Amino acid sequence: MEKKTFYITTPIYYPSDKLHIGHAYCTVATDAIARYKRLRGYDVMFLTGTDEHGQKIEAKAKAAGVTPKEFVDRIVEGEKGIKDLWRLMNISNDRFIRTTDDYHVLSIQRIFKKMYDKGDIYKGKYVGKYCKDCESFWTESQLVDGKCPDCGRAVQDAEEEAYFFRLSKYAKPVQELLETGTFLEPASRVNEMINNFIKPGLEDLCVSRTSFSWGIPVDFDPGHVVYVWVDALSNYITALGYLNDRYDDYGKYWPAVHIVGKEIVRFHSIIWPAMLMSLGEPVPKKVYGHGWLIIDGGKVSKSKANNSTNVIDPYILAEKFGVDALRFFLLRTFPFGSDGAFSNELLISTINTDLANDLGNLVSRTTAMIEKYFGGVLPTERAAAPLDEELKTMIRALPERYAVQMDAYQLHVALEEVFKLIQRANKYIDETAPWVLAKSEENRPRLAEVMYNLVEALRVSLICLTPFMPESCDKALEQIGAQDCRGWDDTAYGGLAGEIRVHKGETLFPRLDLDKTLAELEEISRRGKAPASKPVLPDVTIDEFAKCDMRVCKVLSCEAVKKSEKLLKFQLDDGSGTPRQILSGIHKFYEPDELVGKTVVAILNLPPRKMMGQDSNGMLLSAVREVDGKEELHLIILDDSVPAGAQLC
RNA sequence: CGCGGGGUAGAGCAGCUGGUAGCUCGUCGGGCUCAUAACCCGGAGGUCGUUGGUUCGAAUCCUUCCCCCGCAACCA
Repeated sequence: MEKKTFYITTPIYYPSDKLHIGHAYCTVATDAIARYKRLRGYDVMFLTGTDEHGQKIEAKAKAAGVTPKEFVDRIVEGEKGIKDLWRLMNISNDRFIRTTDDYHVLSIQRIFKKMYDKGDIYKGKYVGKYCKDCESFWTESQLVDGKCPDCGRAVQDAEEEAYFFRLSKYAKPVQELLETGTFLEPASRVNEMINNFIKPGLEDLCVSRTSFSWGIPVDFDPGHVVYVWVDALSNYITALGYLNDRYDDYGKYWPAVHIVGKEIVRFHSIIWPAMLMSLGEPVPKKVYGHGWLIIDGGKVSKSKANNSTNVIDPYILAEKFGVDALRFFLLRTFPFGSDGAFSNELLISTINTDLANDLGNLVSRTTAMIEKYFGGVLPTERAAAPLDEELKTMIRALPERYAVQMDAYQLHVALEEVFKLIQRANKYIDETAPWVLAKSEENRPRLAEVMYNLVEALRVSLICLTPFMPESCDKALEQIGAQDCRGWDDTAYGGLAGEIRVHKGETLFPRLDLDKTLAELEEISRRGKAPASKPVLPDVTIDEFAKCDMRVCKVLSCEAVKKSEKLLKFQLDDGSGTPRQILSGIHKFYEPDELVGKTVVAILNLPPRKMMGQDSNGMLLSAVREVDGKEELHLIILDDSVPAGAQLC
């Protein structure tokens, strides 16, 4: 009989930087689901990959002095790159697609053409406002006070050729799709999509660009490259061989379950189904938008900033705690659909409580007792007692309870179910007091039964945990003599039969000392953090530099702009006698009061620009750097003896 | 009045189709000794953000206000 198929994907990640723990979270979750489905007997296709085109990568490559392809190759394939990370994290993806792969490029061109031929992609005019200095088009609504939102200069009416996708045509079927229950989960995201995007009206989507070249060329119209929507979203079908010869299992696996972060739910639940409708293909089976890991809750205590900073590099975490412990922590601690507060303390305490104290210790005490009382081989003569029933009932119930949650993508609840049994088994040891039974020979059958029940509780639990911690569960199952009894069909109580050989092996999950471990993490991250200075930008001439009119200013007044979390409004004495108003987005770093009277530096001859409806005439200069992924900013403050108006050169 | 989520023991969270407030960690006390100073039992600790209402009865439904977090805008 044909196995049932299951197709699951992660987003394709944008390799403009190293990946962080959030990417690992999404991928690990998807991996656990994929492994679970395999355990259940499905023929699984698990896809992940990278989205490698676009302006940002083009620019980053240029800044680094390499070609875009060289740039992404290094991040994707290079040492400690994305593929390395997934290998380290034990990700079981069946395929890895890069949008620069030739078969994908070919498919995209065909998809684009197909939608064009159907009339769903049409060449239109991007009628808008053009800013010559920024070489950018803007829509009327993007303009700020009628001026270019980037540079504040005047814009002119202009039109540019571009291709558009008739997204508006599919507004209704997409809305119906969203409203029919389970397509988009968790359900709370449905309202968000409909209220924010469908109801205001879907506009046709611009799907080509001429302003940069790092993309897939529109083959029938040189100069245009396919923009991200078509290029990236289609990866889910091109990777199965849709309109290409590289693979041939589109019919077998499509449609997919897409696991995505909540920030890209919109693309996957609106634009992507519309594109598929246009192509005449089935829409995805499901889009699941998981939450984010929140680091430090945005509220870092200043006094402790230096020693409470969390290490979030997945490489460091995996090496320090072990891949399985990290995988487990991510999926056990945070409700999959909503945000969770990540911290190293929480990571360590989860490992200690669940893995070391409960699971690891249960394996340890069980195997130790069987070795001690029976020389490692469990006798087949056993005597059950009423006391066993509660535990046995829980063992029998676990697979079903676990499966219900796994099938609903409630990974953290599924794990909770498993740990209820593990905790019950620990209690069972107390209730039966094997060390008392061991004192008299006549109790041997009873003792053997107790041990058998423990082994079975462990075995069934470990099978359920295998998708989360593949390697550790293998080891543990081997220790309890169940290496050949670990399939889904073996999860019934009593599955382990015949002679049972047990041995106490290495400690699976060592207990961690909280303070010591945190200190070590700090040390590792500090050492690993070579001062990553940015490359020096290309030369400018002294004449070009001289165009920048930078002068010393005194802060006359400073206040927060209401309704803005970042903006401060300054009145400055620039030496001219007329106060100059400048807005600056530094409220995160300074309170208004502490800046009044200070001597600062500003560039004066930037074009005026509106921010939050207020004029800003220039920019305050600051020293900026990145620390642990967070921006640190120091306003340049001079000695107060420097007079206002002094010019920098 | 832009959209959405949330405010429940020291911390992190569940409960929210109304009926004595629960879980994990921490803390205090006890038990056990097979085990990774682990395990088991018990105690202390909350007027469930605020106001008013519906009800025999509300954390749970409606209402007022306050606060937090996302998105959006902005951070030249």
